Amino acid sequence: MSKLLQDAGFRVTKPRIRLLQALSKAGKPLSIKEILVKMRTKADQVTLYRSLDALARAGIVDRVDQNSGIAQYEFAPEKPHHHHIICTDCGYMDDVSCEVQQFIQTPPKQFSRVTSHNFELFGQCINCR
Amino acid sequence: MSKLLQDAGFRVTKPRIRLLQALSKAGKPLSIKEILVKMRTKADQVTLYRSLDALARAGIVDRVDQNSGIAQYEFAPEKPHHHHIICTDCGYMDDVSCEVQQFIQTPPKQFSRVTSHNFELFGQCINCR
DNA sequence: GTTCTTGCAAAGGATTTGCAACCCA
DNA sequence: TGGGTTGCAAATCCTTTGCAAGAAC
Repeated sequence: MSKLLQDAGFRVTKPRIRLLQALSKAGKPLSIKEILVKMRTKADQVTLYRSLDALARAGIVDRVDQNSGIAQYEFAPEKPHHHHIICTDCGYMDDVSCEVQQFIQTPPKQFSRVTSHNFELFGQCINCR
Repeated sequence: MSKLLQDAGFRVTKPRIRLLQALSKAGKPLSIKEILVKMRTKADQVTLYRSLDALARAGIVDRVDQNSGIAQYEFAPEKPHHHHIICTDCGYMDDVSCEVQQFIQTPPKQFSRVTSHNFELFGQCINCR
């Protein structure tokens, strides 16, 4: 974790180490509230917001938005780019590979390039059907 | 507009008529604030929130979320299901056909069915490059 | 010693809830 | 008339900003 921060030009601080550890251990996207709970030591929410914002810019965490109005963050280094499918009943979440590139060979007219994308699936898991 | 509301079991009220007219005329997703401006008569924001929620459930409007923390709504009846590409510089928006179904032949393991999805592209339009 | 970070307080902005008045069917 | 709707006020929730104290390098 320290090297990750140093290489990105960040200072190595306890809140950030614990933040990354919590995210890494979770292995799935977490909200700020969830991260706070998972971090052993209490940290200020504001610090989390600022750290996550910086880490997201640096590509160390991925920001995931599930149209819930609550941002979630996922530890990026351990997994290749991917998306998620979420059970609308129980919230169970699975990873889904990204096949978006396959059908965006050329940018839509009026656009010179596609820089990023959202893609999330929603459904019912086998336990909730 | 009236028939649309009636068929869905809603009462025909002025705020809802104006809301739908504004959305229809716009032809693209609008935020609550934008809708308020486009409606001739001033309406209460709360009424909009409630109406849009009901209309979205009924499928008369589509809710679009662009990870901005601000919900947008689009008049559904005039366009088939589609997605959007948004210029990250100027906000210009284009429609994109939905080809998601093509690569979700079978639901991911652990899931019995896929009920909905998000898909938004971000990029740079030809005027902003 | 600088400069980046943190934490606390407070502000900001979107959305929701409560409730009485209103009006469509 | 009765129940869905509206509008106003206030509350809630997530996120951002300001600023002084604290900690890395």
